[in-house]
Amino acid sequence: MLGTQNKKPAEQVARYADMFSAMGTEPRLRIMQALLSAHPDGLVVGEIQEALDIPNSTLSHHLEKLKNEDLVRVRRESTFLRYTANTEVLQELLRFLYAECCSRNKAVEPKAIIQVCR
Amino acid sequence: MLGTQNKKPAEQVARYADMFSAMGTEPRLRIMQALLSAHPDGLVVGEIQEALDIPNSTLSHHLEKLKNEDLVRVRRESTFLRYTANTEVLQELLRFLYAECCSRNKAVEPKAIIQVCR
DNA sequence: ACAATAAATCCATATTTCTGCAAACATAGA
DNA sequence: TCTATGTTTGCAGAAATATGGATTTATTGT
Repeated sequence: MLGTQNKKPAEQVARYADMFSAMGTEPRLRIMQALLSAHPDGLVVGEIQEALDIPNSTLSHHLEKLKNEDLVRVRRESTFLRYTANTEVLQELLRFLYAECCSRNKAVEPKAIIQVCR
Repeated sequence: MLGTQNKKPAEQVARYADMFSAMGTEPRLRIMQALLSAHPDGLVVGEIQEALDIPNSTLSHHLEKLKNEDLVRVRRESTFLRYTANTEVLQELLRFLYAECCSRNKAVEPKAIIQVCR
């Protein structure tokens, strides 16, 4: 428990909104997909660029945004920067959405989401 | 099967990105929360406005955006317009996120999301 | 037909976001 | 130290988004 969930619900909602916003763009959502596919190793910027085929500065801006929302982590590997998906935060976000849709209300059936419940 | 999942995966990702974007704002995420809390009845615009306390034109714009992304449904009720959360689409979105995080990769543990798996 | 209420549209403005070129910075190897 | 490579930063223009006051449209009751 360090930095997780020690905020007012009001601020929390704003934070989740920011996360959705960060994933609310095709290039960035694709970046997240790529990082998750390569999890837990993650990918070096060059590899992401190759996968998405966008100019490096544009990619860098997108990565910055994802980093700002804490959706990805970075570490340097000599000349390279290796990005990984921040699964803790993704888990938090998924949990929020699941709670809003399935727990708090009966709006969506849990089994419609999880096929493999065993 | 009518209008659901009959698109290329490339376009699908763009669509999910647009949905995330639509929920990527505090006022709109709150609107969705309110509608889900009132599900399946939904809420009349005036009720939403009362809950969020924002001018009607601003609210109307937000509702339009959510409607454009098919996240909400509207029906007229005499003088009122009643908005409801579109649970089919929310389910689709939740499924997508779950699949990316939990199914396709082992990135996030399913049990971390669903506490009540029985 | 008229008044009253609900909600959307029109319009204008301020702000943010997206994109990418050019330049800077970081690291490693010769 | 010079060079090469990987990545970010600075900047700047274009486009999209957010906001809200004023007006319009829609519906109902009288």
